[in-house]
Amino acid sequence: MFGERGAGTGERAAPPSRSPFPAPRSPCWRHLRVTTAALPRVRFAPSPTGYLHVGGARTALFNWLFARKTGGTFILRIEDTDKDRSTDAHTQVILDGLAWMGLAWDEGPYFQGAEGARHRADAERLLAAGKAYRCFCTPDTLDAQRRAAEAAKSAFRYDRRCRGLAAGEVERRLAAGEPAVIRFLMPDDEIAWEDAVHGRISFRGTDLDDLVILRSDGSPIYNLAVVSDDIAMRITHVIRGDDHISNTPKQVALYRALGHAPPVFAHVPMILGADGKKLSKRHGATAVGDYQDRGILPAAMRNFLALLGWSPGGDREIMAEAEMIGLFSLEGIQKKPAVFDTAKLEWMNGQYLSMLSAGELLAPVRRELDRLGVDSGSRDLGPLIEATKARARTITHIAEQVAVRLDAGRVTRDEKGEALVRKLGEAYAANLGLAARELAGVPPAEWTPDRLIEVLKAAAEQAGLKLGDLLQPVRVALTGGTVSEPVNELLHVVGRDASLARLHAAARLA
RNA sequence: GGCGCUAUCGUCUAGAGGCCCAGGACACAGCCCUCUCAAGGCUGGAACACGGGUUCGAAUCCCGUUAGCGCUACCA
Repeated sequence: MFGERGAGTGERAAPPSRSPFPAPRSPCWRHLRVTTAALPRVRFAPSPTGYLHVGGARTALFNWLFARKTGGTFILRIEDTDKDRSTDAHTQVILDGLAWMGLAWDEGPYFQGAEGARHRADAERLLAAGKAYRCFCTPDTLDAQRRAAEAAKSAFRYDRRCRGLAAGEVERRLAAGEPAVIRFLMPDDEIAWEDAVHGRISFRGTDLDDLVILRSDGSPIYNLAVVSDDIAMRITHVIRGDDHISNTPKQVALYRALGHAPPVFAHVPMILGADGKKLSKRHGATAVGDYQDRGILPAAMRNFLALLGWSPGGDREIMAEAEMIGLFSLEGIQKKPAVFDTAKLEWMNGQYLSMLSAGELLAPVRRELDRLGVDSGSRDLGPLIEATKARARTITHIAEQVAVRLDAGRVTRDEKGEALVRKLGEAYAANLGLAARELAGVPPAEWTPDRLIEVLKAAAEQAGLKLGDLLQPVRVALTGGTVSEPVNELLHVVGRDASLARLHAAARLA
């Protein structure tokens, strides 16, 4: 009936997945057995037209949390019906982002683009039942009408001029090759549903348009594809962003026309930038990959995102995965949009950092060092991480500090460092010289934090110096900055020879 | 323009008629600790958008106003 030229309807192979999850047992959801009918089935359905946005990640998280809480199934479906903008690379980024967040899906990924035949069949079923009709109006005429309506400051609704076309004329124009879409005949009734987060929401059918459900090339439009797929996948709860609220009445109408009960809808609030506008590129990092690169831990990201728009009630903030699952409920989801606060994310990341041992941080820090181009060689990074993690809020921050301790070439004096050198004047080099002399007298075997602080304190006392005036220059000489772990630990971690070398070099330069 | 959603400290939120002249967290300021910073402890400033109802009593219920946001495609 429709030509095979619908480019978006061909089967498409899943891109090679580097995700740690097992491949789906069944290549197509049509073959799934009805064995868990009573348990919830939820899905995350991103379109691979960009990176995994934090808003999308949070939607995925809520779906995942809900599935884990209820013993239900979390399904991943890639909505790639917009073939112009969808790419396999984007799909892979989404898969990787989900895997990084630790959100394992139970089924999928399924590809919407592979289901074109069913979408078309559903559209034609509606057509046959008189619940949809063919429309020959061209995009150009429609555009003109829309613009006219806009200019007249009135609402545009398709005027249904093709609805009354005689069957014969439709056949004739189709046979002549005239392009036609299929439009859904929107009923006039009230359309309402009990939203799990907002309560009852209702629309009047008369305010809704006769939406196109099948393009002239035979490919489905979003609202049809979603409903068709959600029915086929037996989705019980649709948890998605608030921006879909106005799509929901259209979809509910489609469910009714298709003879299926709609699922439970739960519309979660948007995530905004600091200026109260929808989070977007100009707010800086919006992709989960950006946060991965910034050295945010997956667990912290998960915890932070969970608390954006959801609250377990009471004062709970830091929650282990199991607690979060146990506490999760749709009722706890907020109605109003939430502003993404990077400062709080970093604070939370710091909390997670402090809960992890140096050993557990080894792999991510090494990865970050590689990224920074630091050759950590065979050095035992444990003590270095231990020394720096208390003051760091991100993995990246730890790696930078480890790098400074590892490689004298990474030492650059920051503003505060410069200020200290200026303030001390000649005393800077003099005090460094004193420290270097005293420290040089400590044999390698005694180069321990305890011994070092003893020596330094004695030296300061003997010279009549405030301890800080002796130690701060050492700190600046070793790290370039005025902030670090206690100086004796810093000396220990940098090592005797390297420390002495840095001290001498700094004293000469000053 | 139409339709819809939303409204508690700067931010994330607790609060489901009296427990609230509103609690916690981030951020901010001060103090303690201290060689610096972080952490930790203590302290402080900081909010129920506005106007009407309902009620003995409202942040909580109802109505209106205002503001913000979303949708209004042969995008998803």
